[in-house]
Amino acid sequence: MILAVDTETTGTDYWHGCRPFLITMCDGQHNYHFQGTVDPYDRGSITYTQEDKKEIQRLLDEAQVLLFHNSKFDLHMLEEYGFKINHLWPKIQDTIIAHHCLSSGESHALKYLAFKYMDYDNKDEELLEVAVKQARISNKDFDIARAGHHTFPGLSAGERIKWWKMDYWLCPEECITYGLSDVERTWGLWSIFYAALTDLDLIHQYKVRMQLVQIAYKMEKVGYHIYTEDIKDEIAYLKDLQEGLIVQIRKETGLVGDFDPNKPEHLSRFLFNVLELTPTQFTEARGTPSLAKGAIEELIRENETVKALQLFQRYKIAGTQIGYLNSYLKWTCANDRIHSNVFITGTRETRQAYRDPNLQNIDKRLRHLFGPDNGYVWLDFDLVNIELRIWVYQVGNKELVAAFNKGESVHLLIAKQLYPTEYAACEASNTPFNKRYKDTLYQWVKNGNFAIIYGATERKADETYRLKGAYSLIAKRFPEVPAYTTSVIQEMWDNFEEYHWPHVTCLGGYKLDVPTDEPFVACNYKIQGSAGWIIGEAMVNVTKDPMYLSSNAKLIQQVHDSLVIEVKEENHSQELVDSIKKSIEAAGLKYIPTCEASYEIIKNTQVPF
DNA sequence: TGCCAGCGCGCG
DNA sequence: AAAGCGCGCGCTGGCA
Repeated sequence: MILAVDTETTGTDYWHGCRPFLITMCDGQHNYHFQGTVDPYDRGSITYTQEDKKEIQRLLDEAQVLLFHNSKFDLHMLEEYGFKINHLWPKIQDTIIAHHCLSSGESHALKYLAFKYMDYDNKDEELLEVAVKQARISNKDFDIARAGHHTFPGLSAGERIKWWKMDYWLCPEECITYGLSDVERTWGLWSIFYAALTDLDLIHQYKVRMQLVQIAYKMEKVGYHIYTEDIKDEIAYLKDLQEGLIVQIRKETGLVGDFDPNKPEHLSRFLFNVLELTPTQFTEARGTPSLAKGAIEELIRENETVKALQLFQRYKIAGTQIGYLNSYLKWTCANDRIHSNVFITGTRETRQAYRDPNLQNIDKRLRHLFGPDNGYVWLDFDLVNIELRIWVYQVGNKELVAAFNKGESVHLLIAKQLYPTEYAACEASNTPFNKRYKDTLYQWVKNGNFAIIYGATERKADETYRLKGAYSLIAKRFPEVPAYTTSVIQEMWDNFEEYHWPHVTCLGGYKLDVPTDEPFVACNYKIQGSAGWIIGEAMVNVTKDPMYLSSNAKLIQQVHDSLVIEVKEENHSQELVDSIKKSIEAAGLKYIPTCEASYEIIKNTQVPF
């Protein structure tokens, strides 16, 4: 029996007390629903009858296939409520994961898909929306969803939140229709998607991605440890710094009156009236001095000696950092851990995304505020040059391939081509080019190389290399480079013609949609998608690694080309590190001739109490 | 006040 | 004919 399951909940943050108040199921013949009673004055408190609880667990246990649309979410909800879910993993299927395999570039929203593939209308959702919005108005004394509520502390007023969606519980009757419709949708879509996956020979790719769901589930559960007190100190420090900077700016410039550098009018007055800078760029619409990023950068560049501008820049950086840190604090649980959502289908390729909060974009200057808890060590592995490496082997130029095979730098090889004179001078004086020109020529070469991988053609590549004619030099010396870009775009068009599906196939066999109106992205999708696939397989390998298992190590973070693993101090050994390193590299070696993982050991920097 | 779009910025 | 990719999130300002 294939049983589709869905939960309706009092919010999305199960780590802070949001809970399921309605569980619906559909086995293709019958629908089931189990309604909990929400305490209207304490939305986190929900009770089901003993019989219902038993029946829910029985149905979960006895189904042959358990089907979800976004299984990770519902399973967390069920588990946090008290149901046993650990033994269910082998029979779990997920229509979101399936649909991403089939249609990576499209929306995976349940209603959208059900309408598209089954003509299933959205009346249930429309009715529920009206009812809930009405109920929120007429039940103001209830514990309705609002910014700052303790069951979703991370969601704040300014964000793009539809609060009414958290209050479905106000309309239990409409919810039953809605919840049952969702499991019918899910059940129906699965038979369509499963057939398509089989037809297209994508079952293997789907299964690997399903393994990632379980891995991500565990990662989310362990969480990412932060040093809460340090974060608070840092916020206080940055706020002081900002205040001091404003005082300095006032002293420096004689500025009086309101000054909020975040407000365009204030900023404009500051730059062009107080500092009396000469505007270099103007807005198209009104012809006023431009405050765009580029324009401000130009002003700062052209007025190096204006101290107030430097102070202003520092103020802006501090402001961004305060925003990040405040958000981390809001999401932090009592154990000083953040349980972000690892979003497997969060990108148009095979990468993963993080939400609530995003832990893939932590400011490097703030990294020290995260680290292992007392008694733990973090092992931070990095797949060295993974995208460049994949690209080089795909391009297949002999020299470039040889560079990687010998462990030499491809960036330097290209630098030598673009700057022969400077390169020769470096060699003559025994100064490495990448040291001598670390922040200039070498950095620009690296930037340009990545631009090409990302699909840049002549104009943009030259601009990024900061060298006119760079692209044509490279094309001449490495003719396989432009040929590769062309061939990947051609692959997309060929697939469009043959299968009416414009896509490229990555290493690992995963197929990625390429929008026909942006064919130039094909190359990047293929490279990034292949790298994403490899890191995914690395995660699978690591979590099956015998040393990883026997050391009770835990994968806790993935940032595209890096994996962080947490292990108890007493279980940390060189043998463990070597074994994991090998497991990670094996994922790459399955598809390309070389693969290297580097690592760093991160210890607890906190002074023990 | 809520909603939306645009922009900027952090990471890879 | 021309085209540098992928994310999440906070802030601002316009609009109802």
